[in-house]
Amino acid sequence: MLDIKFIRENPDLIKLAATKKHIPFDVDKLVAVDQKRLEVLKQIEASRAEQNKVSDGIQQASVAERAMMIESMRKVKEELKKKEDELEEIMKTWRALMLSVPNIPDMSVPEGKDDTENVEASTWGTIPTFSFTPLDHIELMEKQNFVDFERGTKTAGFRGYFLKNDAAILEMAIWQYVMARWQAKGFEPMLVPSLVRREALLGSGYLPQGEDDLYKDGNDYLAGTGEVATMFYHSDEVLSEEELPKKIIAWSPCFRKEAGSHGKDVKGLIRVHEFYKCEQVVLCVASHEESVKYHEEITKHSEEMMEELGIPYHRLLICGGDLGLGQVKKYDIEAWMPSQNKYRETHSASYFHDFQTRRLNIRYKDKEGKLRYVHSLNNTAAATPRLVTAIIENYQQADGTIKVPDVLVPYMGGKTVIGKPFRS
RNA sequence: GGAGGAGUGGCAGAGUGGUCGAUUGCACCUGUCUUGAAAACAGGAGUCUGGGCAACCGGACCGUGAGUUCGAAUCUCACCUCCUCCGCCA
Repeated sequence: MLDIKFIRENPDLIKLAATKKHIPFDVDKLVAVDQKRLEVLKQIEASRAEQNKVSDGIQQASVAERAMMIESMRKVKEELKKKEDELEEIMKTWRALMLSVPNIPDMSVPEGKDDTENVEASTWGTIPTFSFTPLDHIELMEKQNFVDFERGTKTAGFRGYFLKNDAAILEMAIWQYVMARWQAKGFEPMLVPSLVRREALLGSGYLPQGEDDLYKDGNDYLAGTGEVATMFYHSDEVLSEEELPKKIIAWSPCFRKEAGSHGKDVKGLIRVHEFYKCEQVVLCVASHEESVKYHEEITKHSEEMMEELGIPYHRLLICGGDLGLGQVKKYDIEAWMPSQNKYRETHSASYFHDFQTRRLNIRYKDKEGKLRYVHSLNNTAAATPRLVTAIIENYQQADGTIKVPDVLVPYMGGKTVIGKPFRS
């Protein structure tokens, strides 16, 4: 959500933003509705002022005067009621429009209609060459009894899975490693709810758009990311400037219906309905420079993790058409997947300025004592089982076993290799 | 799930139909006093929003939303949350 004053004063910027993001939005309509809203509001407030004035005098009035005053107020009240109903109608439209105003993308965001036009910003690592034909994670993990898709779908339906044996242990090792790593960087570790109210999803901007991708029961929803609960944590609060920036590393199960993705990644662990994720969330003071600084920082944290894990990756600068409604700028990190001979997304780092915190009402008192909305950012730290598949594919060896990345060995009880050899 | 009780400003805590946006205490800010600080005394201070260059003026806000009334923090209803007791449960 943006400031209505800002929208009134800069309708052209909103138009440019909508165009760049390829999001249809009628600013002129919003401005017109807003004008009508203020007009009716003024009439209502004038009536209320009169009502307040007469009500204040009614006690001292004589009996005869009082009857007259009450009678005249009755009329004012009727008028008021009509106007209030009118305003309520206007507000419905106004609120719906306000929730759909796109945030302004940064200058550095490239033009582009969709994900095919994202720009590769950097690459890291050497794409592995194998002296044997590498297997994809599905075949390899099934051979090693690391995964059971058959019983997975029997139990959980399409895209269901069981992770087993050392793959299960590997996943838990990742969590230990990630939480400790980010805690050492000053992030506050949290395990956050996945089960959230509708308001939480509205706050972080996943609703009202995106309803189709969420599992829900009445007002209870399963969040697709820990960001939702983590952002809602401070909703309706006034923070002090000293406690900013606030850095949180939040782990949670994530649920996505993957509506519209039925044809994509129908097999394997790349795209599943239920997975786990550690998310970095940062709240900082209301300054573009600070937002940019922490955006680069949380991106770097994840890239360095990928380097520690030894997984080749590249960083994409996301183009306008692939940006979400509230995002100002976004980087995706994609890990090399040998079996697909291409990179697949493992991280998504974006900043929002005060788009989310306006909805969530998260403010702080600045040095002048003025209340301001904080800025928010987030990035994946690690998401499994997708990250597990990247490790397993990149670290597979000729005999069919999988080498454990050095940094994870301490969390694997010292094990350096997992799986049994099935080839020589 | 059942039975009771409660939600007021940063915190504590008055207020049960009419200058209550809200007594008071603590905390906070500014003066006076002091070499400085503390204490004491005096004063100030909420948020959102519309208008105005401004001083200032109007509206809204006592968990949330409806309602009763000329008038609601105060009465009614629904919902949310918390507390106590019982039941169930990893």
